Amino acid sequence: MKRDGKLSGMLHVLLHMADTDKAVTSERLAQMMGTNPVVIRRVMAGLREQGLVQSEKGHGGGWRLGRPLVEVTLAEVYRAVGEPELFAMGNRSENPQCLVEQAVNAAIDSALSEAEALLMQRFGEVTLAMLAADFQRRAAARGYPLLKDHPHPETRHDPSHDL
Amino acid sequence: MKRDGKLSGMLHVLLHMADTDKAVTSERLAQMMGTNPVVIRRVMAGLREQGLVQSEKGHGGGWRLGRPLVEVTLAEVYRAVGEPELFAMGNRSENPQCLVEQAVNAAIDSALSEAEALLMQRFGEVTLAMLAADFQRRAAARGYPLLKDHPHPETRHDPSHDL
DNA sequence: TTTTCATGTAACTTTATATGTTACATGATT
DNA sequence: AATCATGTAACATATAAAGTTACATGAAAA
Repeated sequence: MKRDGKLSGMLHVLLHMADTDKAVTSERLAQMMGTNPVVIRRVMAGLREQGLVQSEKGHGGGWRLGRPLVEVTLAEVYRAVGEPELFAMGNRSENPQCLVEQAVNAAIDSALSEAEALLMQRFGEVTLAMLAADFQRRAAARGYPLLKDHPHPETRHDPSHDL
Repeated sequence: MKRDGKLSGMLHVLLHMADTDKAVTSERLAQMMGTNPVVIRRVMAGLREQGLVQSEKGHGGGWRLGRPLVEVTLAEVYRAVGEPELFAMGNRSENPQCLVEQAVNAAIDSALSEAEALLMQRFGEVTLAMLAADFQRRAAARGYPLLKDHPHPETRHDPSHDL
């Protein structure tokens, strides 16, 4: 299985959207992420349904944040992107007739469930505002102490991110 | 990504091997698992390297357990099958230049690391003997109270498991 | 009102990875 | 020497995520 990058990608996109008040097009977001605008629209559609972002068609259109960063947790974004499968390992078959396999499944499922609960709890404790603050710390550490005066271009170390 | 079933599959195989003192061929194990003998050999090779099983060529050959069930934990089997990736989600890129992506990766990795630690701890607490005991309970509950007198055929509810 | 820009979405293609298959070599037992 | 079983490389298939193409819809600008 390829690893799912929707949560990671959307968090990245949401934080970049917070840099500006203007609507950002799928085209620009796709350039930042090194992907295709259609992929952005496809995944952002889920965020829009949850009210995390808003979209506008036509000239000057694009995407805007629907809620302040401090109100959005990683868990909400995870749900908004469709709650993709968390684990890369699983049972060979659900509801097996074989009692041995039932016992094996129960043991693995129990451990996975605990891990999933912990993971979702952690995701629920982290807001986008915390990620933005961590970004600010990293930028300051890299020598951009006046970040608030230079909120955007100076923070682009990857050319593909230029807006 | 397809989900990895090597841990689940090998646990299943190991418990079935405990049913008998005789060597069990890859052919029989493959029939039980609904897979191919070469797949069995390929994955069992890892278990053999860790001493969890032994193999014998030629007539009467096949696979035998290398250690008592009580001494083997799920964590050991997981390691023996090559420590396959646990999570189906991940970062879009490791070592990104973008500080935003670095912050996102750090947050996700932190949560995943905690979940992984918990999962591995749980795997380390469960032995194959515990799974075998759970199997016995399930068999008894299904109306096989004299399981020890009828250790094998009566526990096969899936025809593909007949040895 | 026509052109342009941007989203919305279905259908299809590509890519990555786990699993399955074929073929043949090696070694042990009969 | 024939048979049985593992050992393993090479190749094929299946599945799911991501990427792409094509075209429709709606909004702003010319």
